[in-house]
Amino acid sequence: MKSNRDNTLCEVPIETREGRFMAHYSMQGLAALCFPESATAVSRKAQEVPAQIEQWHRLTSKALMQVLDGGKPAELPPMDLSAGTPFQREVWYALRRIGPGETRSYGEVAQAIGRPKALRAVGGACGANPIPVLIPCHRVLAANSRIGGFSGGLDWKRKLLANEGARVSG
DNA sequence: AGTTCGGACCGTT
DNA sequence: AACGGTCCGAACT
Repeated sequence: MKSNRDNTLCEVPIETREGRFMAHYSMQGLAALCFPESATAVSRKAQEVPAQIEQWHRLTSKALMQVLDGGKPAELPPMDLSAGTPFQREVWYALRRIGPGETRSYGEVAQAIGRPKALRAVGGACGANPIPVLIPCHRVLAANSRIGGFSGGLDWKRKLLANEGARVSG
C-alpha cells in the first residue's frame, strides 16, 4: 500500500455498534481512520492524549456515529491530509460534497474536479483515502450504478450505503 | 436481460 | 513500465 512517513502522534479507539474504529492523529488533526480489525482486537492501555487531540477526538467520534446512523455530521474535526498528492487531495475534497444517500460515479467525480478523463485515477485516489466514512469514498459507485470496489472490503461499502438508504444496482 | 472482451485514459509507484 | 475501487462500445449468450 502506501508506506508514507507515519506522521501519527497517537491512536485513539472509537467504540461503535459496528466495532472498534481507530483514529490516528497528527499535530494538524485527524490523519487516518481505520476500520475495526478482528485480528488486532488486543486492548491496549490508555495512553496520554494531548488535550487538543482529545477535543478533536470528540468531534471525530460524534461524526463517525452520525454517519454510521446514515446522517450528516454536524461538525468535522480538522483533518491532516498532507500525506496525499495534490490530485488526491482534490478528489478527497470533492468527495466531501457528496451528502448521505447520494452517490456519484468515478467519472462524475473526475468531471467535478475538471479532469473528465482521469476517471481511472479517481478510483486510485479513493482507494488511497486515509479517512474513510468521514471522507465518503463509499458513495462513489461504478457508472452503471453498481457497487464498484472498496479498499476496506465491499461488505463495509454495502453496509454504509444501506445505512444511508442509497440504492445500488445488483 | 446479462456477460465478456479490447482498447483508451490518467495518476501513482 | 506496470498496475488500478474505470468506462464504453461491440459482440456475444
